[in-house]
Amino acid sequence: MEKFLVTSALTYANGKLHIGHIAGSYLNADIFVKYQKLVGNDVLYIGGTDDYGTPISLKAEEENVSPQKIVDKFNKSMRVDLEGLNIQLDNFSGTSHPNHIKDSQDFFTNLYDAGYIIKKDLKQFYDEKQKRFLSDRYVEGICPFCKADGARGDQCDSCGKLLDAMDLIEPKSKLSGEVPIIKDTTHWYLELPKFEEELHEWLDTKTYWKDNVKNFVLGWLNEGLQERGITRDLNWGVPIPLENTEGKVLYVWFDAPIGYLSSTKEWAEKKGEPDRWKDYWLDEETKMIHFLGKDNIPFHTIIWPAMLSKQKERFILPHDVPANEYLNLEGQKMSTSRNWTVWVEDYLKYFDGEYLRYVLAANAPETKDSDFSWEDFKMHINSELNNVLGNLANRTCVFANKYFDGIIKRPEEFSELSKKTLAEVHKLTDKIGKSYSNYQVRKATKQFMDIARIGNKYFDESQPWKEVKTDKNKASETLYVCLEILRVLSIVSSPVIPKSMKILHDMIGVMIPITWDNIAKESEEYSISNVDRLFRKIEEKEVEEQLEILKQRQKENIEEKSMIEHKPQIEYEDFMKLEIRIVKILEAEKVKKSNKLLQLKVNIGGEERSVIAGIGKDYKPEELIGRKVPMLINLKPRIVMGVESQAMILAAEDNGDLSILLPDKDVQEGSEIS
RNA sequence: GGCGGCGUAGCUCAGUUGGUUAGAGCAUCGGAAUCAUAAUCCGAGUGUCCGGGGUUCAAGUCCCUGCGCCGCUACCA
Repeated sequence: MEKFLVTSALTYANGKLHIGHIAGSYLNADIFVKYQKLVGNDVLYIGGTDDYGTPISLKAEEENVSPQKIVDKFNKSMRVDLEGLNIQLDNFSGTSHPNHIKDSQDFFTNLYDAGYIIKKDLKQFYDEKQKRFLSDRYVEGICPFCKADGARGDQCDSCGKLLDAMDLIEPKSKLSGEVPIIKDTTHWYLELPKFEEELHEWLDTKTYWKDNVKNFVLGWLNEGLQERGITRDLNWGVPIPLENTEGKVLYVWFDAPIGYLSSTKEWAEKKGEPDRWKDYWLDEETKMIHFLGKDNIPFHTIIWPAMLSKQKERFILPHDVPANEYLNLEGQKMSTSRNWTVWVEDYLKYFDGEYLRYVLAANAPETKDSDFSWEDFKMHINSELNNVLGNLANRTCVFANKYFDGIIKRPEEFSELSKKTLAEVHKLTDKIGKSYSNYQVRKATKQFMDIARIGNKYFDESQPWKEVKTDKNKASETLYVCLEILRVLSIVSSPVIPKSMKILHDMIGVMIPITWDNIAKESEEYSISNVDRLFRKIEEKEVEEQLEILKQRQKENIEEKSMIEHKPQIEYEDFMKLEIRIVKILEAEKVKKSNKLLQLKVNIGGEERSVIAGIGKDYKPEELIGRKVPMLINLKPRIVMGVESQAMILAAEDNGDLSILLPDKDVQEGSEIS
């Protein structure tokens, strides 16, 4: 018997679950777990929410509630959603649960004692109004080298020099606009470079990892690892277990994976066997498998193993990290901020969770990004689940009821066709098992559907509706074979569509329990009852309805966005300070080493200027030449990528797309805008 | 610009370590069948496998190069 510890990436507790989460790390894990349980292996499936960090703390402030309240709300909503999709974790915890703190602190302490964490004193800007330390990119000021305004704390855009935020002249906080004060602070860093060799050796043993994962990790390693800060000045997080470190917490990515361990411990405690977690985490026979999306790869393949390897207890290291790619929606990248996704909660108001399981399994982003569309959803449900699988079950059962009172016994002998058909089916079941254990959900789904296709073909070729009139035994044999196929299907498909396959199993009245080994055990008798359709069809108007909902949400989003935070009112004199004139674009070419910047030469009524414009994604140089556009021309010149820009083009932004403004009539270059 | 990925039938995609006439599902067309959820089964296809070059007895697959698209990153309106 094999032993598995399976995890789905902890989900950040500042929102609800959407189909991206499901396709990325929950469904594939759940299918794997259900398969392993069928086989009879020892599997523990662990997950939860990632509860700490700035975004949650900010959200809590906005809503004027405690961060814990936010976290609890989303944790609960996720549990409900997971249940609706029949995704069954053995424990779904959250990193704000009490025992997580101790575990995380122990990790820190052990790494600290072993000499892998160093302390660095540094000076950092502090925004007194926001009561927050400002990371470098949240400070701007005047560049100490080129004296340009608007330099960020980490780098000056004008001269391109890397800066120390402390050298900025007239620094300002980007959060409040106030002048920040300088405060001493201390942070702790994980010395990843010390792990490079070990990690390399360890990764060399992972020959069986997916290519996309391995490439990603090797890319990281080859570039050389950097020390990484693992602490923050924040009050919502795991406090650092050192003296006099009030206000310092662990950075979320450090404590998040430890959530797998603390969640396991919580599971053991709930079971009343508090030491059971050791059976998994400390037994090197356990295969720990992390299901996650590709953005999470480095943490689980580099930092997490590094952390695990230096603990007092001899923890197992990840055995495999089958990362999925991304799921797009209707051809566009999913985005929660743009509300371009399907929330599980919403989905469940309209459709059965089984359908989503099936469609996402058939179309899982295993090797590359894949696309979810409602039209495709309908196709998979109607022409596969209904027409192929559902109809096979229905035609078989209805026929058996009609002519045999629902009782079909195993025949003494089988025809050549029957033998061949059953053999073919069993050959496929082996392949399906392989697919499941290799996390190839997509393939497995296709393969079990092929079994149903074999069934339909066999039914047609045997023509039991004719046999029943000439040779009733023959017809009974045909039905028996079809029922065998259905029984096999009810097992091999159950990791993907567990609920329907349980119904099918009950419907054909088999006494043999559902286990993978029992696939080979032919039933002596079938006794059919409660025949009902397994799946319903999706109508075109339902597709349209869903598309309409998406469109509607987009619209709301745009409206929401148009609730712009207005800038303070200004005087007419303020406006008069701006010199905006129509200029004619004489030349345009791409700026080297940039794919977004264009260098323009423009004519302002006789005078020529050179301008850098960041519109290269939306406009080709040639289509700009000759155009007359408005530009702000008394803006202080700036050097961008080594070229001086002596004016600024005016463009409207719509969701990242830029549109330059054009005068309604042809006007003389140099005309002033007022 | 740097790193990574992708480009196969009308659509969505499979194509294992290079090895016969390049596949599946959907859609389309023709036929069979009538047990069944207008479901099923059989048949017909169509492809410069993005272009160009190279390695090889043999390239969709490996190498170089060009084009196009996507992601991260930098530059930013």
